[in-house]
Amino acid sequence: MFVRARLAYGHTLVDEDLLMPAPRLRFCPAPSGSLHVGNARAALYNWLHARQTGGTFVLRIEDTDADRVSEESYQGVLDALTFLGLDWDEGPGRVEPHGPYRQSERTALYTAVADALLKAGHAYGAYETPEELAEQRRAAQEANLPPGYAGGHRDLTDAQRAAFRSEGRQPVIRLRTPDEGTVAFDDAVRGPVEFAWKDISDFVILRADGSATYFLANAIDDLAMGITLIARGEDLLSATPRQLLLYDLLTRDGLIDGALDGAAFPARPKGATQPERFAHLPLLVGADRKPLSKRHGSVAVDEFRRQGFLPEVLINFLALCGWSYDATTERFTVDELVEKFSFERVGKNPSFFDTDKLRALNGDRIKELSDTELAERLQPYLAGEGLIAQPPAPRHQRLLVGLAALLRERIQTLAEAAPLVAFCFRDEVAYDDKAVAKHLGAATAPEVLDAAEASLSALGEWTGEAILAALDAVAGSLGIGRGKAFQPVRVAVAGTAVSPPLPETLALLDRDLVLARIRAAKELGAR
RNA sequence: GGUCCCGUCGUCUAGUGGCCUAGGACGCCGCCCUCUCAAGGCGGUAACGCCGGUUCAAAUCCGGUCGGGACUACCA
Repeated sequence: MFVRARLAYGHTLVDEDLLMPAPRLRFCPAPSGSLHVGNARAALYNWLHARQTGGTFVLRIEDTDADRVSEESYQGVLDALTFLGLDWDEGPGRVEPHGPYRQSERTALYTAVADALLKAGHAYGAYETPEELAEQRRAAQEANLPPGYAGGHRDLTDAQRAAFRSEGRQPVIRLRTPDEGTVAFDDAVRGPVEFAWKDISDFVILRADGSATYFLANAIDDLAMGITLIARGEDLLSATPRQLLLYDLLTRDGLIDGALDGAAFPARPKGATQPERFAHLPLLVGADRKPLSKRHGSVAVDEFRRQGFLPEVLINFLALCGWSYDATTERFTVDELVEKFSFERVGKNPSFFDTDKLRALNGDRIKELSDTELAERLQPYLAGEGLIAQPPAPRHQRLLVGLAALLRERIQTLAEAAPLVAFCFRDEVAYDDKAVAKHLGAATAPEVLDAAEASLSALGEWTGEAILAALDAVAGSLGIGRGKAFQPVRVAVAGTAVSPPLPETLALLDRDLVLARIRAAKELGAR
């Protein structure tokens, strides 16, 4: 932010070395399904840090694996991020100074880099078939040996290569990894991390069909886009050494810049070096402690949206999945998160995605909304049930605002509103058999309904208070309690034994409608 | 099997040697309130995986052990 501000004013040049450069972070989903809450959390943490530091948040689409990605899920990922309010500075639909930002459009670059790596002797073609590799893995497992690639085709002669080719084999390109020594890096959540090279076997950077793997494409693009801090799931922790090796090889002799230039892609940001900070986030798990997946129920952002969770609540909750601020604070606005978030306070243990807790937070947030805000947020959900049009008719709009006040304490998600108040919008009442039998079939029900009809039709003003007084008078004159008096009326009007508070709800409806339903209920009860 | 990581109430967590007979929140239970359902108020349940060691003092440090997880793909 500092850097930006100074440069924006365009005053005398500041010595850039004296300033912390603004970080560049990225979120790079593979569009092979809807946005998973675990990925959404990774996106959030990156976004929070970018916003906090005045850095740049880059969205890059990792669609190198043509078999698994789809245009539909690409759109879905964008929609989910937008719903959550995680706006990106660079990427699809925004500026693309180091673009394109979809890896499927960057394949020329990956091939160019792989070629250069091959020429420099850092990589080599390996001709084993997937079946042969599987067999080797199996054998290694059996012999209790490490199952990684043993480096069988590391030093093939030209003659051997030609022989494989004449068999019709297409090679994958593997990167040569060091045989000894260690790699170390500093992780903002895990502290210093070290791996031994002997445990890391030569890995594939180009598939037999010529497409780039994650390791290659991801490393190239992080370099090409000048990414400085990488925050992602812990499952990628062990991929880090391989990326570090790639960064090293690619920046060593200006290889990356040469390839960018050769393949006609934009140059790297000025002063870009290579990602230096990492933050590996604990996994999100289900109740069985296994990584969160479909069998745990809802895991996609758009499913939670459909169920009526508020985006700001999802953000709050996701932030809390693995991160805490102090002993007691757990409600945060987005702005507060931007201010308070830090990778240093991200925990190392896996986080259970507790839907009950999410519901509670959502309910709390709903209670804070004003009537009109709540009504507005409810609209799409009621419209989705066919209860109102969108935009709603003025009559429905007023009704909805009135109901919002009654609904507020009764729903934890927006989708829960529709079943509670459907009877206010529908012409036909959907009667619940059990409620009808119990309350309209009660001994006192007929006289209650008669008295209620009479006193409600005689009522001077149609307000909640007046209706309450009228119904109380009915109960009083019949010598019964409120419960016995209110329930038949409730079932008559709502069709069910559960509804928002009766007098207030009736006051929102047309008196004629209420009276008509009471009359209709008398016949129902008589049967 | 190998490499790495983790282990505080049912759950998420606070905790960096004395403030801890372990705090908060969700859940659960009870009571109050009450026209149904809620909401709200009050109260309660419940945890440092285990074993050793260091120390005047350990949830906190060390060792071991037992559990759990990630990775070990021509997925990302």
